[in-house]
Amino acid sequence: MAKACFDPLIHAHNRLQICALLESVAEMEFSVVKAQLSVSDSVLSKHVKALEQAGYITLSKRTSLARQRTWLSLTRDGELAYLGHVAALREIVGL
Amino acid sequence: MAKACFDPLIHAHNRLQICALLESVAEMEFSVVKAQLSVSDSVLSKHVKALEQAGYITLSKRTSLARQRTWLSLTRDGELAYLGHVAALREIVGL
DNA sequence: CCTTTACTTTCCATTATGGAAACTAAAGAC
DNA sequence: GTCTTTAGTTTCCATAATGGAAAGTAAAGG
Repeated sequence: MAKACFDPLIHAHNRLQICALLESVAEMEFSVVKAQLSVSDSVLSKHVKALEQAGYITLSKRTSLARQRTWLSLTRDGELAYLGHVAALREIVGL
Repeated sequence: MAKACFDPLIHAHNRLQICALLESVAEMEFSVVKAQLSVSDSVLSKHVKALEQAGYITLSKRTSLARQRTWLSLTRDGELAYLGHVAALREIVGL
């Protein structure tokens, strides 16, 4: 298991959800994540940018169905940080 | 189990720890909580006040060993809110 | 009365977060 | 080519959160 390490960047509600969603899939579309979190474009865009700048996720802009769409996926670092954060949460709340 | 309900007040790192500590004991001294969290008097005092105003904890100022000490304990509401928040976290991170 | 202990409150600065609106780039329509 | 739509991005703005430091308070003891 990842080493427990509380990560403030990941702890924020919206970003915790983003990481949790991405942890279970190879990648997920921006609009799908947005719908899951029920946030506006601008809010999601800003969180995505923050996670990207931390090296936790990568963006892949691809064209599908005549439209450019952005796919998000956790990087290896991002997954480790996320799992480490979850481990830290478990330590705090006791399993 | 408590109904999953994300609670922003409890989510903040320091307050999550305070609730987690109090959840396992009947009460805990202010100075002990402070040492566990490694925060200053003022910071802990402010978080304690916020939790108290939410009705999540109660303070009991008692004199022991010639000194007045403050004991903190979760109220029933506080415990429900805490357990509900932990349940929400589990739903987010997937158990 | 002065000091110490155990917090509380105030003051201050920084960061976080979100909503709304303006802005940009790419793909089709015409 | 130009206009429109889609999919985000960035900017502007206001509010809330959080912490450190320092001043303030209340009670007990010397």
